[in-house]
Amino acid sequence: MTPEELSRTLVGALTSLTERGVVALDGGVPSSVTVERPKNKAHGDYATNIALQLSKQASLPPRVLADALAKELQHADGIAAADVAGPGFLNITVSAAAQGEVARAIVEAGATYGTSTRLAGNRINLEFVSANPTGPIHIGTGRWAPVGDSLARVFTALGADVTREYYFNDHGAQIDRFCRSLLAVARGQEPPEDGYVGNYLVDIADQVVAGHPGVLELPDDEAKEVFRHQGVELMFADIKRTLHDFGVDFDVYTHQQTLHDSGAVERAIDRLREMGNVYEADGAVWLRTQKYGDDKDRVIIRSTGAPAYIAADLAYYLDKRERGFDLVVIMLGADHHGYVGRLLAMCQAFGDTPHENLEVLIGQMVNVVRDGKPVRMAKRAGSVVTIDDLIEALGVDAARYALVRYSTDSNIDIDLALWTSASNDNPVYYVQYASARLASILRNATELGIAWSAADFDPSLLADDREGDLLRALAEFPRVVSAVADLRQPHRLARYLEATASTFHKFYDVCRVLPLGDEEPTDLHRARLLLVEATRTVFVTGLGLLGVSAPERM
RNA sequence: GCGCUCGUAGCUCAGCUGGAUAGAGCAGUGGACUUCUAAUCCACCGGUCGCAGGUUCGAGUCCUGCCGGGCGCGCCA
Repeated sequence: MTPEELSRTLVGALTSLTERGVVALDGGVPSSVTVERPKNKAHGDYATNIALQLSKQASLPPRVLADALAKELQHADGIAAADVAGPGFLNITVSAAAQGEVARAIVEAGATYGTSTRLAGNRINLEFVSANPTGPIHIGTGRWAPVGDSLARVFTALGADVTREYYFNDHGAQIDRFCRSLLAVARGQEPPEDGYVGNYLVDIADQVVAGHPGVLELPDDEAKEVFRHQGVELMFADIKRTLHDFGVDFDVYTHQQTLHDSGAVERAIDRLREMGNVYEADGAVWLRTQKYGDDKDRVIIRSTGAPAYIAADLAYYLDKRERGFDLVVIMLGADHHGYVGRLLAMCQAFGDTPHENLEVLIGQMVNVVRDGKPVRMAKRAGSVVTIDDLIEALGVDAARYALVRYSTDSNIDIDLALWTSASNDNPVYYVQYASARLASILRNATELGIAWSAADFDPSLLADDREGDLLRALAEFPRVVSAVADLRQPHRLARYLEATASTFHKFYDVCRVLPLGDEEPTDLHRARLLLVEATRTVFVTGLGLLGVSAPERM
């Protein structure tokens, strides 16, 4: 019995009560009933507060309504007990046989367990990372790489049509500084005051010079152009390589420059003008964003005639919508949260609906700490803590996990000493260890020549508390995947896997799966093997959605 | 000054969008390996959920005001 099935059972019970006239509901019978897992074991396997919620509609005290439901449930399949408690909670105990069916369902579903089609037909564009090609990706920007990628995996698992997109900012003053810095490094000169610093510049500069002998003899302007084209390209290739090593690959890279070159910017402004949301003042062109909740209106074309940064964003958003995306999601760092208001206002200025067509997610900052002292992270400070550093120190799995395990609402401190030296404390190992243990049991069972199958599985044999706990944990998986998608919070999946790993380790401690010594395999051994297979399935799928491997051995 | 955001155990963090006696890991103390991976398990210790009001059957969760940390507030990108 899954929570969904239990919800349907409860709806059935309510329907039956209303049809027989025992209960009259003003608003009709709800289409689903929320079922939760009580924190306290004394409150049953599952609990619902539906009687408290429907009390007014039914014009009955909560406990009376709950009592009627409890009586109704006594005849329902798979229900071992239903008790009214407290102000009107209904605590439900599921029979072992019904609970055990979860294992069979999971094994039969295999890799599709936890997936669904509830987002089928949705076209979603996820833009994340989008670091400027002026240096390696640092950890703060990189936070969204595993998080955004996990979100993409989860949306895809729920049937959505997902595009991962990277916005390549190759058009502004920062690029200009980057080029001048490269040129200076190539010539062995001091970098410009406002330039970038770091060894990576030397590598890039060397490569540009190697590819273009004589470039250093060119006049400044021409040399700078060579460095612009080649340097940016090399830097960008390096960023792509880093992300690829990190298990994050994008479907579309959009270059800001092309939005300007193709006339997309003018078209977007024209469209906004038609909507009556553009005006001119002080020699500049403005967008009416204040009308849509922004602090003030924004300049889109400066009085010099040069487009402001937001101009490209207008074109970019329109471009995404014209490419057919229903939902455009942009993931930014907290240092850009001031930008959210104008983006949502822009969305509305186009006649779209904020939060429905455009969503802006803000990830709080990542601080890197070494020996209790903060490590400077700004690219131009020369002391860069990059995603490459993190991967080198922790490996891809742990590095991804370290960034995806925390809510993006919180700023996090990553203590390098801790994460590098005491990596055994990393929760990812706890989860992966469970996964490896599961694989090991299945491997040993096969070596022992034990056969088990979903077809001859007796679910009622899984009657131990630890087995019930594990089954209920596994039954939660689809709800967790759904919640990750709805709330855009992959960290929930990581936490779920940690809790489920704990539940499994406890089961393993108490419930022997394989026969001991010369013992003949029994139906209980085979039933537990099916449970182990079901558990392994959840870990493989769950870790896969996080982009973390589920090792067979450790 | 204005805006966004966070504040939960000594430390790092969860808390399923309002449910029952607030949970994990680490740290600390004490236990469990001749048998499926001890990277594990068990027990104990640890809390005025920043503070004060409000909303209601019920608030860590929602509202208001303070306090404290982070980040923003350009015809920069």
